[in-house]
Amino acid sequence: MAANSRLTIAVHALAWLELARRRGRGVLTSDEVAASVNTNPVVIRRSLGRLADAGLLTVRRGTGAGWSLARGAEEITLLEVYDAVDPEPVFALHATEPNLECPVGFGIRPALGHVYGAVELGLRRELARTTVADVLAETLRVKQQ
Amino acid sequence: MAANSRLTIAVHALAWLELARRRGRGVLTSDEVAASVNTNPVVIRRSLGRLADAGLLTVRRGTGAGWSLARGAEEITLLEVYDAVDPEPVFALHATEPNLECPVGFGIRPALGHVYGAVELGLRRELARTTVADVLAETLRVKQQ
DNA sequence: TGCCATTGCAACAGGATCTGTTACAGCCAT
DNA sequence: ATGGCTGTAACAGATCCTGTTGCAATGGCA
Repeated sequence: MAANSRLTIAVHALAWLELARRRGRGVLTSDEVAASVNTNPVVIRRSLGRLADAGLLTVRRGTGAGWSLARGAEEITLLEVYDAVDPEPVFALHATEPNLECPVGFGIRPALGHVYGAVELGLRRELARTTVADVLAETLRVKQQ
Repeated sequence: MAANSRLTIAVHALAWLELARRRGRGVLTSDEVAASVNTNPVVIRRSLGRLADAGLLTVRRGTGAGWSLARGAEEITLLEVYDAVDPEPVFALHATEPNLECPVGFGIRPALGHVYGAVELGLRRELARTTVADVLAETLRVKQQ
């Protein structure tokens, strides 16, 4: 399966919001974020809406509205972003229930669930080690090269 | 996106082949494997064909043909199975190229690629720690409860 | 040599998901 | 009240996953 790009879009938007904040613009509209990500504003609203639900962003409606970071970028880990936008498991179990008459069919799902749980835990631990500020720093470092 | 179940199908088939081998049947047909996984034999051939390409299985054609393990189950890690059947990245970058005029749009892809690479590395390390024999042992342990 | 069980593979269908888009309702600073 | 903006439903095109059918190719065996 081709993976989705939701985490990428969300982190991109957060990094852009942080850079704009440092430049004195604490609030950006969906159109402004979409211009950097190069996609439709509705895609941005879909993504940032989940981040706002999770408390990572605050959103203001009406004239002069837009999105702003609810916390410092160095306090937002990619794990929080992941949980906010992409609560899908990495590996799926069987599409249809296996044959429970077979000892393997009977016991394999909890056994694999165990392994997949450990994998997912490692993935979460890795995502928790990086913040939006880290990503922005690395992003700007690339720019200078 | 919903993840695919290719790794699950492949590990299930390998565990079943190992159990059959211990019971004195070193070769199973696609139909026999499909009966345990509860799917179509063609799905099994698609999956096991990749495992044979990777050298994990040997396949015999013609009358009395079928699949057999090319190595002991304790020598086959889930990482090898993963590499054989599911060479997809976990996270995708942008579907369309971001705006390169924006400093974030310009530098974010290598920055995120860095993070995603580390995540993928952790995932591989975790998968390498478990063998098909481990999964079978856990599977049979569940059976006894 | 001919038969037959079995794999290899192409092709297709149904369902799901992802991304992008349009349209419109709801909100709110001025 | 107006205008600018978000929230969200609905839809389309593309892609992928799973399951299925059909048929060619292989090779053991009589």
